[in-house]
Amino acid sequence: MESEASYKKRKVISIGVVSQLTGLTERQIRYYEERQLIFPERTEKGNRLYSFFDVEQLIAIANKREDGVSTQEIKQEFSNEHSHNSKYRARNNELKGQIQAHFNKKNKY
Amino acid sequence: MESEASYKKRKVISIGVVSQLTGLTERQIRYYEERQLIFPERTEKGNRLYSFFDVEQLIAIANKREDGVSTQEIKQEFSNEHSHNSKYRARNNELKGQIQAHFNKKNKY
DNA sequence: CGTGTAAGGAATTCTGACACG
DNA sequence: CGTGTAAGGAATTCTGACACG
Repeated sequence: MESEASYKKRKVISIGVVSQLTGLTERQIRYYEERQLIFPERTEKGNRLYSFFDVEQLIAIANKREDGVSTQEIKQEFSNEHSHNSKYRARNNELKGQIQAHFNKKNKY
Repeated sequence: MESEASYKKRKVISIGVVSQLTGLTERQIRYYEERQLIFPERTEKGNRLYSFFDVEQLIAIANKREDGVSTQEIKQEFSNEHSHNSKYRARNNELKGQIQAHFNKKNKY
């Protein structure tokens, strides 16, 4: 319950591989960093390094972007997830799910 | 019991980072591949990609090399570990531990 | 706002080879 | 055998900017 986390959170993946893994362009990945959705580390020479966790976050971001969610909204959703009050979190997620499902229906058909 | 393995075995780390993680030079890492101790994948353009598992193997290799074990011997130890008969494996490991401890004593003092 | 692209430069990685021992 | 190094080239990554909308 610790060793797995160390693999998941360790920042070791360069942007080219992350691009492959997520299907996002490097431009998009850098932009999401600029918007503070993702926080890579840097090598001594300045190259970005990401974790598997970051890759999963980016995939989640890509899915939300496809659903028309703005980076600003995504950022707020992420900060809500970080509030460690499970009651509020559950309530928020349920509500957001309904709102977003409704929104998607309106826009996809 | 599956998700962790996927992080551990996924080949996503480039040689520069592996060098940092293991303390080995890129030259050494490439040489251990030549000696068939490690098996990175390649990107489309030919860059090597390693997993966390590979990194751990390399650290184990580095430790054995420090103890004077040759790449040839290390390779054989690894293939023994792959024999999935736990009785033989345990016996072999015990024996090798004794032999190697004895060997190290003779050589370090 | 979100993403593409061309620009120029710096750092990364690759291979094959010579060196030493 | 195991590792260092210089060599030349190709691919990677970085930043800042212009473009479109």
